[in-house]
Amino acid sequence: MHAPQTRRERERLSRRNAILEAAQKEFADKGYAQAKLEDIAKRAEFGKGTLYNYFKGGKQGMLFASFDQLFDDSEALIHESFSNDIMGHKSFREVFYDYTLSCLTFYIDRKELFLILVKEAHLMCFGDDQKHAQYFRDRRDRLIDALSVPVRRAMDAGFLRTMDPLAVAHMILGNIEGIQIHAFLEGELQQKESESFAPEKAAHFLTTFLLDGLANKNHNHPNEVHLSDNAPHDSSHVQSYSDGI
Amino acid sequence: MHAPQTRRERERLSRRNAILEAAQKEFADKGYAQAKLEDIAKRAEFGKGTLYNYFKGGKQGMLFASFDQLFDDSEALIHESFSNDIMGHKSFREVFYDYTLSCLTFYIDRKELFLILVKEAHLMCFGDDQKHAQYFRDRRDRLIDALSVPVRRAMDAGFLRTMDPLAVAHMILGNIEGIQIHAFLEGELQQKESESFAPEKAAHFLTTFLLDGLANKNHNHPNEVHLSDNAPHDSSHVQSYSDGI
DNA sequence: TCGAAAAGTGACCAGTCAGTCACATTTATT
DNA sequence: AATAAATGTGACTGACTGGTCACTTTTCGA
Repeated sequence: MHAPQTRRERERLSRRNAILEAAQKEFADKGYAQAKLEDIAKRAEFGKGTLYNYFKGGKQGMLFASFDQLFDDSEALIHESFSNDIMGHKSFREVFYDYTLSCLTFYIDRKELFLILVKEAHLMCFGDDQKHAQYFRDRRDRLIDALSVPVRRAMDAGFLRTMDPLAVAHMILGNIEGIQIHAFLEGELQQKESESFAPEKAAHFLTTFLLDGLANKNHNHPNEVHLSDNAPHDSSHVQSYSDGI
Repeated sequence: MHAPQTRRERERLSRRNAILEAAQKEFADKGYAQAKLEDIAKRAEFGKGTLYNYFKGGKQGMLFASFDQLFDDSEALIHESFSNDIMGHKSFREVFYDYTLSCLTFYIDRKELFLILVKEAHLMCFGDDQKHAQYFRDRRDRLIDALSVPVRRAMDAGFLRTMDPLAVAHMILGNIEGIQIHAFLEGELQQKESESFAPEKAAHFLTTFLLDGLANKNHNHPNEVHLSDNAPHDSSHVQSYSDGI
């Protein structure tokens, strides 16, 4: 049984969170290497030495606390989105769309955490420190394992093609992240608030793209005509995710 | 008319290239921020101050020379892969597969350049220096513009769904890069030379995934059954790209 | 051969910054 | 109220590194 928190414990946790938030903003703004403890401390309204009271690992401790947070929440989102209850009441296409939308919204709400991950993950995965690389591998594997469960169920039910579920989960996650990165980049460079990113449209585009593919149905045959032939045109139109940008 | 190079010019160029190669290895190994001019100079077998003879921009000049190289070659690869001649003689699916395979092979051959891009691009795109961010945006746009031409042609011919060609080009490039990153990560972490990455399998997987999507053909209907229904199973099997890993 | 130009060198320097810790302040306990 | 424990501080320090430049070496042209 977990003992109730004392006021002191709650205050300590609150101060730790304030420092962590300040760190996340600085990491997201500047990148980890360029972010300075002086700035983080100032932003959190503490002295620089105090940061070590709350994060034994110092700067790096703050970074990995941030990654933990993002990965934990991403895993929870997968479990919630593909719960047995939901999967039993909605089509996989619907559940997939909802998950994609939730995921994009999740990233938008946690833009800073997401940007930290985007900026630092590859640096570390391909870096010299094997402990860090392994950390990302492990956390990534957990996400992919979680997503591969509903993917496998959809394959067993005949909805999805029979492919390696892990590979499919990997492609799904990668595409969601990719489109979110693109959206943030567009937002950064154009700075048009009136044309903000529409996660619904993006989720719709992704669902169609990932489930149905790019090829037109009339052309999914082994004996395909060349582009120079006068093939019949299918004018099926998919609304573009970039319409709202 | 370009004057023939003198021996001195050729030697100067050769030395510049040696320095650039050494820089690329260090950037790929360590990341740009952690790579040191001292190490680059030693690797190229020059004194540190000599580097500025060949790269006025110093460390950063080497980095951007590397990016230019990678982007130039990537653009050339798109133009070659989707030339009018090739497009007139092969199906789009075949051309697409060939391009995907060429691209993967290209990245494997230029692993260091690719890793530099992977490590640094997002840091810079989301960084404070607008000039750098703009550089990547411009180069990325050029790649996407180049690829959107054949994509648009395939749409006009009815092979691909009608979507925003730029968005589609973006997804194609993103997925190729994503799968290559994954392959390098797997290779880094497992270090099994006997199970090296098979670009052919990956290209095949990507072609199927991107053109045909994940959904089984029997399920591409508006009135989809739920997963709990006893839907007929289509046992179509797609060989996984991860089989060779 | 000599002087000028080109090329090369690495010690030096200024600037940077994460982590440390002696000291100070605040809070809790007796 | 006095003492102990908890919390906070920022000057200091050691390590680091890109860029500079006085000096050296090599190459080239007359």
